[in-house]
Amino acid sequence: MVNLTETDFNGMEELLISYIKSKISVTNEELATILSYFKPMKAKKNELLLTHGQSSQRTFFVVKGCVRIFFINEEGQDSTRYFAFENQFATALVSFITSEPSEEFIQAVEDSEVYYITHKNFYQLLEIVPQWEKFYRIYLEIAYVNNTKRLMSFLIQDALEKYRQLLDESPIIVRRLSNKMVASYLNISQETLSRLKSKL
Amino acid sequence: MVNLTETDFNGMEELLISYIKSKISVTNEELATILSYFKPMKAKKNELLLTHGQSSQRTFFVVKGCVRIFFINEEGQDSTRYFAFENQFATALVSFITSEPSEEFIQAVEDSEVYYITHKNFYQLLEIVPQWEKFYRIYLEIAYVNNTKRLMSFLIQDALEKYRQLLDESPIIVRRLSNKMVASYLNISQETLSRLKSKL
DNA sequence: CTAAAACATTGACTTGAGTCAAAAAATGAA
DNA sequence: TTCATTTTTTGACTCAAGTCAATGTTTTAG
Repeated sequence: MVNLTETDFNGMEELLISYIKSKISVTNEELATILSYFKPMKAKKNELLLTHGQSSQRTFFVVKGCVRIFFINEEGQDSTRYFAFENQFATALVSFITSEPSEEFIQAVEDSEVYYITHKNFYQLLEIVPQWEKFYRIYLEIAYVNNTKRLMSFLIQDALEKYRQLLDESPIIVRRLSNKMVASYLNISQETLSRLKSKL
Repeated sequence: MVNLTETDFNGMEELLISYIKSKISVTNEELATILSYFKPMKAKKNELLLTHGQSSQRTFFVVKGCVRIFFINEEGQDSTRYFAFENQFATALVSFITSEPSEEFIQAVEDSEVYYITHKNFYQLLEIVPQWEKFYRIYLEIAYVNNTKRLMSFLIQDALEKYRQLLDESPIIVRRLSNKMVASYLNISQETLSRLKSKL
């Protein structure tokens, strides 16, 4: 069914391999099966990998660049829920789980190189590679913890506190991305962010 | 190791059994193993099942009554993240996953009857009952979807919209619980909630 | 290299929702 | 039932953060 040898595990793939191996122990054969389901692709800056209303058929692993997951309210303002940089997965998980059309978009924030696996193949892996169930469980655990901490931060912190915490915990977001993206992530207006920066 | 027959599956337990069976298929022996790890307990209204700073050693299944998961900000105001009524699980999941001390509290909102399983036993089940890994995965999926929808609602809805959605999607919360609890769940002040109600 | 577009800053004004305080209503224990 | 506690409502005031608008600054495409 799958015929992939060690020597095929080149370049970009190594990042994905070491990511998987850091989470679960798999035989070489299982690893080959897993990798055979992942396909590489490139995305230009601003390109949408998933648009609103589609159901989320893919989960992405970022090898180079950065993608974000965001959604848009009635007034047309966007809120970013998550940035995935190198060596991180990005999935519109709600849609991926429920199979309902996504309220979220996935977009390349920089020119990016990613791997993706389709929803169908992902769930097939759950059946045929026992350890994949554990991989997914760990992924869900991390995603849950991230989201819940984020939820709590929105409930109890004001704009300044959120910005300070971001500088403290994820300085890469501030260093590498535009004000607009940072404001979207903190869910404040660009003007407010600009004012915070001058206050600090 | 376990010696539990069908006839032991009485009363309260039936709710738990049918809940588990609705999520995964298990043999009677596996089911008996699972149930042997769950212990019943009662809690009076307002009693804390988990307090801040403890690490979350237990996950609870509500048979009767209602429990809530909440946390408290620096000014002493509480935000409720989740209400579990009959036939629902309640876990301070972040702490349960990370094994760090909980920033969340779990509290009985009404006189309640619950089952609990300890963290240690829960993870033991993951090892010895293969389907339990799937049960946990499904639990995490549901919890993730809930939390993320909640996060999005806080980001894009104002007080009135949040209240309307609650009436629409979880009227039981409004019908059965005090204003104070509802306000805590919507993360608005009691006064604001009171004003919303007169506007509707 | 240059023009156009996108992004960032600053000021003036507005507003949703919070706080504080006091009164009214509901709940509950003796 | 009754008195005390808790909960809910209403009014007056405050404030964090948003909007709109104008002006700089940076990025990008040709």
